[in-house]
Amino acid sequence: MPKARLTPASVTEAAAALVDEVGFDNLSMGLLAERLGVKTPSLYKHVTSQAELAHRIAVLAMTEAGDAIRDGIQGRSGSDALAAGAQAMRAYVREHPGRYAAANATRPTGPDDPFIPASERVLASWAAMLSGYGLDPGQEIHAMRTLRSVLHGFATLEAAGGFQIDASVDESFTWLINFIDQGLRAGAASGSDAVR
Amino acid sequence: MPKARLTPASVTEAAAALVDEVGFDNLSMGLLAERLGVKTPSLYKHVTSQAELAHRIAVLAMTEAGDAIRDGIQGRSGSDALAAGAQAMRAYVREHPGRYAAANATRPTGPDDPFIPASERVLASWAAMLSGYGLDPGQEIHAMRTLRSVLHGFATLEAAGGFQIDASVDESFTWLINFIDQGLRAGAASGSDAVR
DNA sequence: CTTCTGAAGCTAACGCGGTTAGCCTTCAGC
DNA sequence: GCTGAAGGCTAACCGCGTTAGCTTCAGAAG
Repeated sequence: MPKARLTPASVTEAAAALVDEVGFDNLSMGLLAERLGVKTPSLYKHVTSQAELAHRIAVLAMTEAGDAIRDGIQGRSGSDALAAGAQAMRAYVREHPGRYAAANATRPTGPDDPFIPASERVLASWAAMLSGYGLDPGQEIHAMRTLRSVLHGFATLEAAGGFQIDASVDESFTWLINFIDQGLRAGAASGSDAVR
Repeated sequence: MPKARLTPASVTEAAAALVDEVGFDNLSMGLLAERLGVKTPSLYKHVTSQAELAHRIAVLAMTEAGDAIRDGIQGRSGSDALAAGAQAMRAYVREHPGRYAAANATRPTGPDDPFIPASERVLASWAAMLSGYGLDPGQEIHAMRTLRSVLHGFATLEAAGGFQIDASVDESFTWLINFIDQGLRAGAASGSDAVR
């Protein structure tokens, strides 16, 4: 093999760093090539298309986010696990808004798409965390969807600059976590009463 | 004035219908022109650019969504208002995913952008609804942000096909509404205890 | 009824960005 | 040293947004 300056992985990593800077929508092959000190067409020796590149960023992001969330939850349970996992996710999105946008923009390309196990790992972490609340089994799926909705919604709204008022966003997020925690504990206590 | 087949408003309306069909990302001037029985450059007699067109769709969407939410909340209070408002918003996003995507993609272009009052109307409706819960004033902003996060998160995840498992999404949404309702009522009862 | 005007359509053409084709250089392994 | 492929480059293609400039026709003005 001749000199291996660039590889698919290194191009993906550079592209991920780039989208975090300039925004996922502003990703362009020309800009990426410039960053890598290379002419645009050369990138096609390592990636087949911009779409594939975006997909690689998405897989990377989902994997990294999954690691962060797992590490946050690891060794904790109940309220602590919820708080640590949620904070880990929010921190990841704040630090890597472009990657997160890439992950949201992508669809699995097929049954053996590595994006699928990567996102399943995230879901598994949340499920493990939720199981600590001892919810009624029939409610777990709803709790999971509600949890995903709040966290995803908060993260995207924050990334989009959706929280204008000058009240502390950090404070709002801890309030949100507390709100969810209390609801989950009440749900666990009252069983399926919570639904009707 | 000569024959007025197309107007800025009619072009915007057609574009809005188009993005709901093909997705906001797939909006193109060529496709829109074809739908309107016109050649692409002719559109520029009515809109200055594709970016401006997207922005017009966003304003339209925010206005329509604001109307739907207000109508849902109107005449109700407490749990009923929350449920009706939330259902109205979800219904709007399901029926108009492209418009909703346009609204999320846009940024105010300046201080007199009509998008600003349109989104403020939405926020005002939610604020009116929340006031029925009699929360501690210091908590209202956090409750508002939490509410926006869940609803926005759920709507976007659903639109993106993020809920894979074959459990009823409708049921999850009513569960979510109930979850929020109970949390808000508990927060009202316990005052600022909920935050710490 | 004719003439004038301008809005709204059209064709031609530009520019940018993604992509492909094909050439050239370089180095790993024989 | 030879060879072959990896990885870079230039040139060129293509689609899409956009602009320039011509044409047409509805309605106002005389």
